[in-house]
Amino acid sequence: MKPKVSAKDVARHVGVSVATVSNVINNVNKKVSEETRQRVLKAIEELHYQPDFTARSLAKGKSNLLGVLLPITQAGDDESLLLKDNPFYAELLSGIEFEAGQRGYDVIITGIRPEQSLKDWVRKRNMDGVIFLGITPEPFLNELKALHIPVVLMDSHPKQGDCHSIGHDDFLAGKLACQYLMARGHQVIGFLSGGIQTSPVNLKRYEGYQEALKEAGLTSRPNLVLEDSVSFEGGYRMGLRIAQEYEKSRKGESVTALFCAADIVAFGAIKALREKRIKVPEEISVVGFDNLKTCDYLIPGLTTVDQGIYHKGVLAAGILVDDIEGKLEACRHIQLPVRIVERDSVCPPREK
Amino acid sequence: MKPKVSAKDVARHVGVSVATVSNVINNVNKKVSEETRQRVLKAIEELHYQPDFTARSLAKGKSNLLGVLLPITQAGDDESLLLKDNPFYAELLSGIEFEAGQRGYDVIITGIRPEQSLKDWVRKRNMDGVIFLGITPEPFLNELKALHIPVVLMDSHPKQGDCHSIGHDDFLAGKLACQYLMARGHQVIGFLSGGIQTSPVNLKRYEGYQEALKEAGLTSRPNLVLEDSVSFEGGYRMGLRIAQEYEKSRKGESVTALFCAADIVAFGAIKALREKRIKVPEEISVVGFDNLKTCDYLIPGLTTVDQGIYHKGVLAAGILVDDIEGKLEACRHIQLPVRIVERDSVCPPREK
DNA sequence: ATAGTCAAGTTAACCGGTTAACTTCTTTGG
DNA sequence: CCAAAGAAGTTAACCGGTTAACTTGACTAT
Repeated sequence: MKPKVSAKDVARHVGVSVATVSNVINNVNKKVSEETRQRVLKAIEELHYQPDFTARSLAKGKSNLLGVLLPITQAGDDESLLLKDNPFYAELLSGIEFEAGQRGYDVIITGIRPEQSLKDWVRKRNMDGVIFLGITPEPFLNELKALHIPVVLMDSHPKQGDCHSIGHDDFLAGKLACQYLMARGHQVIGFLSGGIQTSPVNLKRYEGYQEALKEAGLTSRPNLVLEDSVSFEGGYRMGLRIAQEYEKSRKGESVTALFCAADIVAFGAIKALREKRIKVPEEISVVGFDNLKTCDYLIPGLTTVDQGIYHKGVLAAGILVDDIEGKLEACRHIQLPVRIVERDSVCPPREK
Repeated sequence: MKPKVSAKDVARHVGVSVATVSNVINNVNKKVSEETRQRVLKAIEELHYQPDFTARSLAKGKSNLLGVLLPITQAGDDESLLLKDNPFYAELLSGIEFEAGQRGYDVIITGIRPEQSLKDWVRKRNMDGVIFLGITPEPFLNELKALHIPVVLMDSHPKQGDCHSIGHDDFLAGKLACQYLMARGHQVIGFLSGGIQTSPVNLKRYEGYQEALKEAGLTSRPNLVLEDSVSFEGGYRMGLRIAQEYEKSRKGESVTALFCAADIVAFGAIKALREKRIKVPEEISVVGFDNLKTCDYLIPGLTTVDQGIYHKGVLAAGILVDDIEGKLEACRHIQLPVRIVERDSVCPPREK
């Protein structure tokens, strides 16, 4: 077992006190002469000294640790990360990890599990800040606020007073997607999402969709506005219901397009439609939301609303670190731009 | 700012020393009377005391931190986690996180970046153990071995002397997949993978594939054995090459099936084939490897070799923690069973 | 009655850094 | 020429726990 080299060893080697070594490391300029600095740096190099973050963390009250809180799915007793089901979180997490690394922070992850106290989780390791992915249940959020550490909310409650938030103008995005479909001749458009009332993000997209229809003098049909879980399975179930509606509707009245508030929902819906022998996009066009890498895999490729997920993760970590390091005065509420990415899941409607 | 309650506060509140509080927390039975124990526990409850892991970590030399080392992709200067491109890693990570959490450990992630010293990364936080995902470059591995902490290798060099490893019998798995295709009448079968020589896992699958052919009295065709990156794009490129081969071959001689050593490669390949108007599975059947959730999304659903990714992650974390806690005498080398999951990407060959 | 055990704590050193306060020596200003 | 200021370090307390060694009193065995 190689003995770990500590600041004490470096100090002894150079013939100075540990305080001086510490000062060199932390760039306290006014405390150490250039010559001594060089000698210490040389010794650090030679001995392969690496400061211990645990000790530093204890002394400074700063851990250089970013907590990433991931939503979970319950499958029986096991509560596993949604990360495994929705590539969305993987892309986001990758962006966060990248930026955190660049700025000298490490990323520690956990699922948001009902039985677990997030406050305790964060506190026991003195985390410097946390990022919430996905919908953040109020109780968890409040628990964290009591800690008074920087928090970034992603696609959650926009404009939580004392947290940063990153998202998009979901109203506009929903409107955009709907208008995109209408511009191609669609008039009967369904809306598929997770809970509309439980997720502000979905609500906004829904309202945007409604607004677009209204401006075009159209109205949405209640039985084409569906809610289920934000998952492949949820999308599949909603797709089956849309297929039923499609089958029983008369010519010229049937649904010809779907706007899904998440790509993964669109994947499931498309699967269901195809199984019911409804052609996508010839019979029903589909627009998703997220622009996951996976959109390319499908046939047809999924036309969707891009939200630059990876970049969003980078941004989130950046803001969090900025705040931690005191570079931010006020809370930031960022609305990222979105854009439609055209693939092959949309075409003009044809007569039934 | 709420003042953090420490063991000292608890001690004062109960009227004992901090040592006693510590003994209660750590269940040092022989040191504290049942009555005192109860009083301390009560105080802990009342004051909402939460031991500080940073301090504990420093004192014990044990951090309860598991490092997960993720492979990266280089795109220009940015080296982002492969996690964002291949759902495989997300499933694995989810499994790891779950089991780690159950056993009282936290998970900290990083990419394996050439310029970064993994040894330093692990050492500076006193991590208790690490899990390597994907191919592990030797230099990185050796660097870590010098630390003498438990290491689990996933799908990497099988049987690295002093590390645990988890994988499958890839030879058998490759053979199985190939036999599955042959049992359905295929005789000309391609093999698509990442580097065969650079990845022992791919090599084994390749050898299994060869063996199966040989046993059936068939031989593989060199121009149907392709290598590229393990990615959607790599699969796409290989798919295009297969399409070319298909077009120029004569009836009865053309490739009728592909065995892809990773699902994500299969996704890309199918996309390419479809774009070239080659029907899957009618003209070319495809078998993948991994059984990602995403296999369900595609149309046709991908028939593949299941390796229970999530469970593999759970197992990895379990072994790592077992070792950390001294419950393991020797290195474990686990070969998980695999099985074919049938979906819709395979059918008997038809005359061209 | 007396040494030896044991239960139940306490004390204090320690983990590896950070940092406020102090020292010592040199320089500068009036 | 002497006080004040500044440069370059050092000392020691501290962060919040853990743990080996020690204490104290009660109980047991001889």
